[in-house]
Amino acid sequence: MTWIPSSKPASSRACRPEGARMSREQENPLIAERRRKLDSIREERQAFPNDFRKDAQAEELHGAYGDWEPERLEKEPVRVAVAGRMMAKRVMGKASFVRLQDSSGDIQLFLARDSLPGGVYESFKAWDIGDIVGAKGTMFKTRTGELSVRVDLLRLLTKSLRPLPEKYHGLTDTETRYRQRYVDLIMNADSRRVFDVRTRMISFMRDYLDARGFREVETPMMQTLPGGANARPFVTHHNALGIDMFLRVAPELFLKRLVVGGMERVYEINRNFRNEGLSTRHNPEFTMLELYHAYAGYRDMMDITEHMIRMMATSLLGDTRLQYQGETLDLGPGFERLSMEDAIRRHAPEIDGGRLRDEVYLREALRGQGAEADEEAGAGRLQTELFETVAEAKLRQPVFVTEFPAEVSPLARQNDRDPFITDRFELFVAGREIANGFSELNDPEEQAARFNAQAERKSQGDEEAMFYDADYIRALEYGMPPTGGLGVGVDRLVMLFTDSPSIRDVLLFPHLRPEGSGGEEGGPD
RNA sequence: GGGCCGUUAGCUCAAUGGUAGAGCACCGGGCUUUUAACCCGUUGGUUGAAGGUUCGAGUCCUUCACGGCCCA
Repeated sequence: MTWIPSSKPASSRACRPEGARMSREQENPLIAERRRKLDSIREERQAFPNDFRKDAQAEELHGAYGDWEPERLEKEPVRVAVAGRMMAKRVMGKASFVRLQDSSGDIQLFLARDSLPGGVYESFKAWDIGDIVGAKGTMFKTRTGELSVRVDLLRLLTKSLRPLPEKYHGLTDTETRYRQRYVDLIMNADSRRVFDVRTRMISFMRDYLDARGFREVETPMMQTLPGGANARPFVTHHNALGIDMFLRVAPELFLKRLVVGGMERVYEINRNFRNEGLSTRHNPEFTMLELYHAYAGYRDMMDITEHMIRMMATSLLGDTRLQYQGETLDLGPGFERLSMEDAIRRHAPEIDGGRLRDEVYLREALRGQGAEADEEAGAGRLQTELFETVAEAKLRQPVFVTEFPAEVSPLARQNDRDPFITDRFELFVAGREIANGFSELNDPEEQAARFNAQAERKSQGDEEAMFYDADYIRALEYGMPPTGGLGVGVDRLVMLFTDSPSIRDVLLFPHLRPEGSGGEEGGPD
């Protein structure tokens, strides 16, 4: 006897091989359920309407009516139209409460079946957490005193097909928070706060500099010759020109060309790209503020750095003291200024402070600290490595470290009295470099010599060494006024201001390895 | 690149080498002032992937993928 199969597959599993192209999500019963709901909405009306307009934000409503007595709200009815994402839904038979979240905060909706047009309440019961709704009604206070909207018009504006994370614990998985930032932003108020602070910090910097006569400019992100920093560049390709190009590692050399051109105060806030590893402090693309000020020097740059950061803290945090990972940092007056050599002496008393320019001794001292000493490095690089090894992490409160060796500062002006060092500083806070500034080297012949030294290092295999930039030398030959320059690592500053342990917490879309990168095999090579 | 830790239901988490579970969410029912609403009843799993050891693996071993922390 022959078994005649029914037209329906025995189970959904049975048809999986044929359905391999069907997305995994579609097999998720929670999403399938929501798709069915969307289907039935489509049968009745336009499922994704765009004709609802709100006239109030949650936060405004709390600000305007939060302290009104319930009686006053009854006597002077306030009509509002609100819209947002339904984050909680509490159905109690013929009445319900909804927590509606919008970009400003949230507001509670009260729905009574008998106050809504016929059938609306029954439809609402099938809506899901995560759906986007619009509501009109009047303000009132509940029995527990919570400001709410008594709704008499309710519309589903966008159906959400994917279930949100659990309401109490929310989304905590770090990887998902970074990969699906949209979910993180929906679920985590602290994440929203971090990016709000970030936006306000960048606005503050623009306002601060604009008010002081600086002009914001944009210089090339794609360069034929990457320059301005010791870093490996990303390479890309221009098809029409048939040439490789580099994503910039810094805007520095272009901004200084503008100073040559007569722009005495310029700045740029934008991305730099460095082809290096990923860590809690490094993202391949990061945001930098760079500014150049003619007729100023590195001391002026320190003053600006300190003042701008302090004003930013006062304005945005209301205090110059901030908590960072359990540590109190004071951005108040008088950042310490300390030479690199003094920083080493202070934080490594075991090291002979009198021999910090002695190559042989520096190598010995580095080995003593368990650090590698570069074969090619001279005293300047070795001293800097020693500083980074013994002192950097210990610089907790804001401190300007000055007198960087010329060997590690190919674009900075040499000190008038001591040619070993340059008129350069870096600002350290919480053991991290936050800013870097110097009196710019504007002697074209000296700059050409420094580029040659860098090119020599590059030819010896140092991939982070700079290229010789002939056009930049040509620009300097027209004459660049004496100038101070400054770079501020915006992401790291945002980390400090928002108490974020990782740079990924302050980047909306930090770079991670691609999802499922192990799944696809390469070509037949 | 090295070391350590992690990956279980949509989310947050359990499970001596011996039948994969809970809460929330979902689905059905009840409930007109709740707020982690509540009560009753269901449903939901390729335990990151592939091998191996074992009568038996979420658990032990190997490799790989992704992530976290520390180091270079």
